[in-house]
Amino acid sequence: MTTAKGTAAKGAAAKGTAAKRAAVKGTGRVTIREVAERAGVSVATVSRVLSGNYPVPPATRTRVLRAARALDYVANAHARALVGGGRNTVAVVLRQVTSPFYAQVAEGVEAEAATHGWLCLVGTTGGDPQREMEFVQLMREEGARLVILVGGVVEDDAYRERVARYAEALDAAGSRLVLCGRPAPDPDLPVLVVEFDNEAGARAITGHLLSAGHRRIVFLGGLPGNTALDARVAGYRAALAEHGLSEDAAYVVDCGLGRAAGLRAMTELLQGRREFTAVVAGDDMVAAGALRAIADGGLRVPEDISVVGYNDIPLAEDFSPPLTTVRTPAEELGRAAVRFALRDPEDAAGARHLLGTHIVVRGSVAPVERPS
Amino acid sequence: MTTAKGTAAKGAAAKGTAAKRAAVKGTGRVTIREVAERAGVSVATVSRVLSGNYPVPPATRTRVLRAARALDYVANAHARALVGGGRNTVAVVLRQVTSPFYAQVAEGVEAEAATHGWLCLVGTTGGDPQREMEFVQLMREEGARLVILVGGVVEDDAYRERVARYAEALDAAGSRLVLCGRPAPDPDLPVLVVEFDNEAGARAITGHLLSAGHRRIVFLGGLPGNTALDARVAGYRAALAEHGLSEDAAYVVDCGLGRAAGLRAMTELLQGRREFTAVVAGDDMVAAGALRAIADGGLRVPEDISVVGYNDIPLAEDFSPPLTTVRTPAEELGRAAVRFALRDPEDAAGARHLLGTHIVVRGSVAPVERPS
DNA sequence: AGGGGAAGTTAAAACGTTTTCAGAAGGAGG
DNA sequence: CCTCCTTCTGAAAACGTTTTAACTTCCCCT
Repeated sequence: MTTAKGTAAKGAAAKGTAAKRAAVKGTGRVTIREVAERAGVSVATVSRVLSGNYPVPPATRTRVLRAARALDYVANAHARALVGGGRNTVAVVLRQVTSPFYAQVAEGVEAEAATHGWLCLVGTTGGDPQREMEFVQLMREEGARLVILVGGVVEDDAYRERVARYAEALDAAGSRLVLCGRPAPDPDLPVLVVEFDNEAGARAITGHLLSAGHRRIVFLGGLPGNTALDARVAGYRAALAEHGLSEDAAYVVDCGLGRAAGLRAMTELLQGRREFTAVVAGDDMVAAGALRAIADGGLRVPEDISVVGYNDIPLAEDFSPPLTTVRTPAEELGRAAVRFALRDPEDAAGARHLLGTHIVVRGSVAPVERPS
Repeated sequence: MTTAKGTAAKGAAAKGTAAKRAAVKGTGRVTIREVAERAGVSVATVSRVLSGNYPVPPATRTRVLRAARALDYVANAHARALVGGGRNTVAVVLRQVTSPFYAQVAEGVEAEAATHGWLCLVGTTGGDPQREMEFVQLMREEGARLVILVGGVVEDDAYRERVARYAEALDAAGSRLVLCGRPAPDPDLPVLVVEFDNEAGARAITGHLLSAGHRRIVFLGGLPGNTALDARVAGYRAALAEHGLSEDAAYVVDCGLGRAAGLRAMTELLQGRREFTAVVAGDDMVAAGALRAIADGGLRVPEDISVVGYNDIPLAEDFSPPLTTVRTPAEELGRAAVRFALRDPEDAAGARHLLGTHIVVRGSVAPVERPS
């Protein structure tokens, strides 16, 4: 790593920036007072012009605006929020921004918030409940009006208690809690749930395999206790049942999510004695791992094994072969979370919105010649 | 909410006002006043205990803490920031969070900020200068101490003027501007630049191809005016020159970045008459598009054409074949941006830090039997 | 000519903290 | 016993806005 100092040799590098700061005042920040003084009016008038929620005659108006422009006045958001009883802020809490799916949700939240002129704060937890709690606390101090918790989670007692505490605390402060893709521990809690219809999606994609003649289908990526995955597993089972398959036709590998998990689980599966012709992956990253394991095992997709994923991440069409998967419009999930929460403040207690998904057919599924 | 009567033996007058206020406007938010009242002390004492920057005897201390706990008191961040002259905040501005590379940078910034106890705000622009300006303005109002602009950009006059304005405005307010992966328009400006050594990285990966015997190498994904890409092109040319190739051995396709651009440009290239055995892609997404185009064209990688990428995005090892690329530790870039900016406040004007990169060899490069 | 609005403006009171300044209580030293 | 620290605590003054209530003008109407 090189540290290359700029051409400080030019001498007038600082260009009097520091001096200017010292000259104006101690802090260097222009306040509404100075604008008022320069415009020859009171601070109240300046405030009215700038906040724009009170009529001011054009003459004074332009005078104030000119002064503000000349001084490069910038309002202090904290002072504003203090007197205004808070500022319009929405906070999103994610496990990590680097996950393509979560990132899209965050982008949706941010975009929707922006259209309403709200500020959007993003926090990551890395899956650590401790950090989640700290961030929620921070958002309480910040006065966020909307806190959105994103992402599936194992629903244990600690989780239930935690979310109940958030919900009550935020509700008491007049804020709202939205759970995106995770369950409400108690239907009476003042939270809003927005999530995809995981069961329907999994049923549809499993049905797609069944229609192609597959009868021995493995679900790879179960995670007992995680409601999103549990719902997908339920959908998978439901599809099998619909096609008249018996209960023990279902085979669920609880390897959890992530590329590494999929790779490992698929490798083991290939070495085992269980026969199968198709795989439903818990999500696209699991599918990515599975594809690699299959290729490493010397088999071909879809000729030997068909594979489908879940979520349709941006690179799914670049997998080899391009992945047939379930498209979950993640950005729309984020937008919807904000929209629902803002639309109907009284909608809070126990409301639940399910968003639809659809199948994207690419090249990772082939028909079976002789259905067994 | 319960109003604790009689707990405060003294100061009946003060208690009356506070109680009245609490009773009148039951907004739901507990203030420091109510904590003071319940603990039987003044607000000053409560503040001292809670902010922790003044010694308070244990007895009073626990009494205050107990009261705060009992009322579930949460400090108002805005009031705090107002009197404290701002709050420790760092703002990151990205083109989009859904880009894996940018997302990693953001994660690095967030992580590093968190270790210092700073709040991290993320804004996206979608590449629109207008939105960039709006967000920077918002951060000025917010009083962010550190604004980090991330991502390559075409350096035109509008860009230069914009950044100069940001730099001066932020400097005047005592804040700092960091440019991550984009150039400083003027070495005298009070900005800090942190970026990867793109030229060295491109030189190294091109050298890797040259060592494998390739002599006809195309650079796919130039974007004239974008300093990051320009530097990579320069590195590519430098490597060719180092290996004794003439100037016109270089062939740069200025198709810009993104998977779609790579797909289109590569398709055209395959239909053209230019001969080549290897491709250096401007980044991994371009490489993804190129791989697809090559596969669609009925050719194989790396047997027929070798391909290398840039950035090593998480899914690069799942490309078909796994992509040989340049690893740019994006998260480290984000961390470094914060670290450098916080470490030495006087380091500002014109300082520039270059971060190193290294090659990751996978399966997309094969040796050439008969170097032409 | 005097009263009543309307229109335009301002002084001052919030908002919830931190911090300064000063007072009170309690010992120690003379 | 008085004085002088020390230690603890509280009243009040910031911080930079918005908003309320009041105060001018000025004009119109009777």
